[in-house]
Amino acid sequence: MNEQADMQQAVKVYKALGEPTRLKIALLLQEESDQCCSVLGDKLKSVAISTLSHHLKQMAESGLLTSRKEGTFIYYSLDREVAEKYASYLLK
Amino acid sequence: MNEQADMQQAVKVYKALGEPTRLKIALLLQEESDQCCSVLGDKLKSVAISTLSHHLKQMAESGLLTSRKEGTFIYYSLDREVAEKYASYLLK
DNA sequence: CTTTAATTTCGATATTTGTAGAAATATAAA
DNA sequence: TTTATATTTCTACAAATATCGAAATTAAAG
Repeated sequence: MNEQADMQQAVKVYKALGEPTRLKIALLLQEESDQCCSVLGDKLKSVAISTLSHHLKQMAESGLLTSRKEGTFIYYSLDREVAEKYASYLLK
Repeated sequence: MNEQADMQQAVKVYKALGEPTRLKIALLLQEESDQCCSVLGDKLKSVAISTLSHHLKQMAESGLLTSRKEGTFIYYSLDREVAEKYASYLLK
């Protein structure tokens, strides 16, 4: 990936983490991977499930999350590689 | 700092980095520390100086930047400690 | 096939954010 | 003191974002 594309993804990844609900999602998935929307919804009380779905989509589009479909369930995980890449982005 | 405050700062830091102009500022300061607003303005063509000032303020408030005043100049630097702290935030 | 459950998409709205120009502030230089 | 320079603050506005409920979609279960 070139630097330009790299930076655009960095913006998306950081934007994904720069909101309380999404950061909580990331931390929940960091503690335990492979969780589905409804279970995350139980842990993040007071967030509508449609809102949660919207956040998950955005996070997945940034590349920070991966997903795995099984029946009607979609299991999300943190992409460690992406997380590590942009974690060290400012530390070259 | 407790976990709650920690997470609130994390949101601010990530939000600071989740915008193209601000990420560029961070990268410029990572390459070369101690730069003032007007010099950054030269490097970030097509951004009004008042806009830049606004971004710098926001970044400083997140804790990601430190500043040093000398005459009418204010020199900004990246706070490596804060950068490192939140870089590793998702990698525990 | 009908019902149930998980998730996404749509539509609407309130809030936040990024932006710039003008005015204000502060400091240095002439 | 007057002028010039660097920066911030103020004001306003357009664009982006977060949110939710309702409707649509998808797939399993009865």
